Amino acid sequence: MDSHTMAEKARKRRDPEERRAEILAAAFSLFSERGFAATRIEDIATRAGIAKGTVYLHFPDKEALFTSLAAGMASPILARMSAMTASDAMAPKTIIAGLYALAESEILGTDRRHMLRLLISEGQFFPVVAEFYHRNVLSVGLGMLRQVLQRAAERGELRNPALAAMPQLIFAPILMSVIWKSLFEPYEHLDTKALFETFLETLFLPSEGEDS
Amino acid sequence: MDSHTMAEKARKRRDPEERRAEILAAAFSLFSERGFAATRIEDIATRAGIAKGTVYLHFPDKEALFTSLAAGMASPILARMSAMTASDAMAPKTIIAGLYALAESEILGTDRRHMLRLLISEGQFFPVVAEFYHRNVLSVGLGMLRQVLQRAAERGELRNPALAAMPQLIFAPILMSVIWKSLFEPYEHLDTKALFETFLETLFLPSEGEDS
Amino acid sequence: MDSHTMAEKARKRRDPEERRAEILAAAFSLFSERGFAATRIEDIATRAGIAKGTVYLHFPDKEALFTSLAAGMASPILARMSAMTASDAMAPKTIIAGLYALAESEILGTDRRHMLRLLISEGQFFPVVAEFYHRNVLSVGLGMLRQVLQRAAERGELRNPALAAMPQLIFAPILMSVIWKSLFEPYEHLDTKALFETFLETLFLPSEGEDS
Amino acid sequence: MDSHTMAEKARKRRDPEERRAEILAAAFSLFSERGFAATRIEDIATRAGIAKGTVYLHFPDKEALFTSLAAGMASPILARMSAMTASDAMAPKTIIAGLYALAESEILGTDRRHMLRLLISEGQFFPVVAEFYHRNVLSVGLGMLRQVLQRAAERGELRNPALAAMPQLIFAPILMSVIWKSLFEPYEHLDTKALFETFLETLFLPSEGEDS
DNA sequence: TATGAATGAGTTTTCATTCAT
DNA sequence: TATGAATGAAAACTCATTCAT
Repeated sequence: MDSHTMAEKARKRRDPEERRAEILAAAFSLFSERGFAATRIEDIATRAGIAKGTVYLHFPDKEALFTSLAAGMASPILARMSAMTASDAMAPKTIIAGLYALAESEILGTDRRHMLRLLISEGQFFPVVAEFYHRNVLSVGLGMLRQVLQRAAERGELRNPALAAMPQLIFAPILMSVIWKSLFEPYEHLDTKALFETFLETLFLPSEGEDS
Repeated sequence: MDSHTMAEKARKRRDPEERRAEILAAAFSLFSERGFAATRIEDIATRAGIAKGTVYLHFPDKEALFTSLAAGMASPILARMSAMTASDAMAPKTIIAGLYALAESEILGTDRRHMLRLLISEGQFFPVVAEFYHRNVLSVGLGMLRQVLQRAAERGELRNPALAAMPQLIFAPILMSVIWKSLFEPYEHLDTKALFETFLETLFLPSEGEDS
Repeated sequence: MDSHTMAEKARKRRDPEERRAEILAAAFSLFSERGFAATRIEDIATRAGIAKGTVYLHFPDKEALFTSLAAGMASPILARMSAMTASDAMAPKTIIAGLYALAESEILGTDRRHMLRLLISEGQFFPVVAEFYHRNVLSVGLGMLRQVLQRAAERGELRNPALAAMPQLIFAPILMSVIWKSLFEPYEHLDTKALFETFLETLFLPSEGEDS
Repeated sequence: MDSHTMAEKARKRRDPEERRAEILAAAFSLFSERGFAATRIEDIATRAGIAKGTVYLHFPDKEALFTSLAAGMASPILARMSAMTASDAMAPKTIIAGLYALAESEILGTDRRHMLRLLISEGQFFPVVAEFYHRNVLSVGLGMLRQVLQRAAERGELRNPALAAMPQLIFAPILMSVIWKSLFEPYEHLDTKALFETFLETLFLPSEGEDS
């Protein structure tokens, strides 16, 4: 069995899980580039290096491709967030700062930001996806934030303790950045690092020993 | 030409501007409901009470319909914003509060919120629109906000004076609200009034004579 | 307006009813030749001298084409039968003989026999069609036959009076002939005239003054 | 090679003839239910408990499946008919009565009636099948009937001796019944026993010692 | 201007058949 | 032999756009 044979094998008869992942990766990049409606199944197949029909061996239809993608996107981010907020030892401000750093490196700095835009765009027409995200991502994420903000409020670290009741506000600048990057970055650069930093300093009082 | 004939004409040959406006209104409601791709020209025509072909007498193609719509949306909002921030007499906090009130009553509370979502969704694929908005809406709006925030900073009213350099943050909760309403409102209500209030109190120090 | 212009006109913008009829005619000939499944909408369009999409302006889908065709087929035959059996003046044997003559000239001798075969073949998968035929053709036709046979029985003209209770038997040789012509005629000719004549003489006693 | 291995083998490598028969049985039931075009090879394989590709080890293509099936159906029926008409000892009326009883119990009362309908439906598009049936079933069957009817005519038992020249008429009510059962039975029951009985009494004079 | 019938390119989805394992 | 993943030709149906009236 020489390497040629192996390469051949690599093209045919992949492990189903791998194949599925390849298709999802192709779909991801195309949906990101062009949006859901403008992406043809055939393009996805081509980008995945397979034939059109093969896509249908793994996904019943185009919608399933989108919903699988959306669902698959969530867990890694959630896991990170969870890991981050779990430790009571960390100061709330540090946790939120970490969240923004995560958003920058894992979403805004990667193709995943396209996916987030896609969820914003198409979510409304895929109630399954919206509900999934609300239940599995937002509820969980907001719950974690609420705890962190609550702790911060109790420790007197928040400029406005009422923030603990509105954890959605924490997400607002992330969404804003995603949208800005998608639409306006070519015309005007947005310094998200500075944006998050400014926002953080608006939410939290300066730590002791910190210069304002 | 008797009155009957005139009545006929009246139904047929409308004032072109009015016709155009009717078509745009129909397009607006359908794009809002279903998105750009899922809206058929024929549906727009039907809703406008005219024939399919007539749409093409007023707009060269489907894209033009969208871009015209997008451009047309901007001016009224801009005018309001402009009127509001113009007066140096008003306190910055009052101005921003007014902006949020405007967002609530004129965007979130109306079908216009769908259009904003549509701009977020489709804008990327319509660079003309994105550029138009950046030049005519964002630049102007952010410029005005920067001035207001600058003034607030000078008057010592901001919790974090650095905010003046990041006027985009002012928009963030509005975008967040639009997205939330579109996707998650059926699953969990968002109290935007409280959201904006909380955000406002986070940005600004309490006015004198105000209870914290 | 010269004849060229008229010919042009003839190709475009036909009277909708005429167009519909042309499409049905094309569908009829193709379904007859190839069966329902093997006929492509595009072929129907081509044969009707129009574009694929035009078919869909007149019929919502392929099934509707078939059901319309089936429904449309029925009425002329029914009218003929009705006219024939209506007159009490005619002798029952003459009426049935006329029915077979009609079957020969109007069904077996024309393309309509293909349609009858088609109904036999596909009817099961189009319950709408089967029900339509049962209600509007069979019930009516069998009712008429029952009356005629009843009258014949009362007049002592039937070899077996019990026939009046089984009018379906009258149709049996027609169906048999249609099937034979479709499948076996190339291998062995069936003389339907003789077949019907023989059957008729089997059902009825010889008229007076007739040689057996 | 222990018994376990043998059991494995037994499940995998069946006797080819048995395998073939299983596939045909599966094809039969599916063609009957859905028709030729609407039956997928994969469904046949599944119902036969094998993989799709295996079907192709036994039959070159879908058509071959149908023609094999059609050919295979013929012989048992033919054998029965043959056995029945062979005995000169039996009265012609009894023989024909037996034929109808056979048709009722072996065709109309079983799934085979679907197959007969299928032959009627699809036969035209499978000349091989039509020719096979004409040569091996019809010619033979009609020949036998012709003899029986000839004998009946000579014995003066037929109402109309000319029937001997039109043995196809004997089949007519069977075909009629198959078609009725397929299409109209849900809307109106057909009593085939009575139908055949009535037809028989129409063909034959009452036997002596029989009440009319 | 207004109409809406007509067009046909474009897209999704299916399924008979092949072939590497 | 047996498998079932892979293929890609084929077909139904859609809809932006055109154009004769």
